[in-house]
Amino acid sequence: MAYWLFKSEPSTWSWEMQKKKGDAGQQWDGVRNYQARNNMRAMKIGDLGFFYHSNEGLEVVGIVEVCALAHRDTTTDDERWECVDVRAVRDMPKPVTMKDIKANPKLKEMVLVNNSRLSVQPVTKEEWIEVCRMGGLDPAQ
DNA sequence: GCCAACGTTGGC
DNA sequence: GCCAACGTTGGC
Repeated sequence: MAYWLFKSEPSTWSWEMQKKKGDAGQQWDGVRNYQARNNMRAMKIGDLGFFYHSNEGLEVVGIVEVCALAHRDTTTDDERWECVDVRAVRDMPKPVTMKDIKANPKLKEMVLVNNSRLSVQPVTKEEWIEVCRMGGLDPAQ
C-alpha cells in the first residue's frame, strides 16, 4: 500500500465538506498539473492519504482512503485530466501543522516541505508513521 | 497582500 | 528545442 498527501484550500474544499460525503467519497477534481495527475494514476484502491489544508490552517487535518481508481475529471472536457475518488476515514486527533513538520528533522525530505506547490504528493511509509504519531494516532493502525 | 518558486505558453 | 514572459500557487 502506498501513502499520499492531498492538498486543498478549505475555502474551496474543506475537510468538513469531505466528511459530509461519507463513505461514498468524492472525486478529487480540479487538478491541472501533470505530476499531480500522474500520482493519482499510480494510486490503488485502499491507499491512504493525508488531507492537508493549504493557505488557511496549513495543517494535516484528516486521513482519506482512495475508493476509486483514476478516471476522467468530469469538471473539464479536456481528456488529459483525471482524478481518483477519496473518502474520509478519520480525523487527526491533533492536526499536524506545517510548522510542526518543518521543525521535525525526520520530515525534512517531505515533498510538502521541498515542493509545496505540488497538490497531490507521495508520502513515504516512514513519513506517514511519523506524521500519524505527531497527530496523536497509533502508527500501528 | 506580497512575492518566490514553479509550470506553462508561445515566439523564434 | 530554447527561453523569456506570463500566470498560478501557497507560505509568510
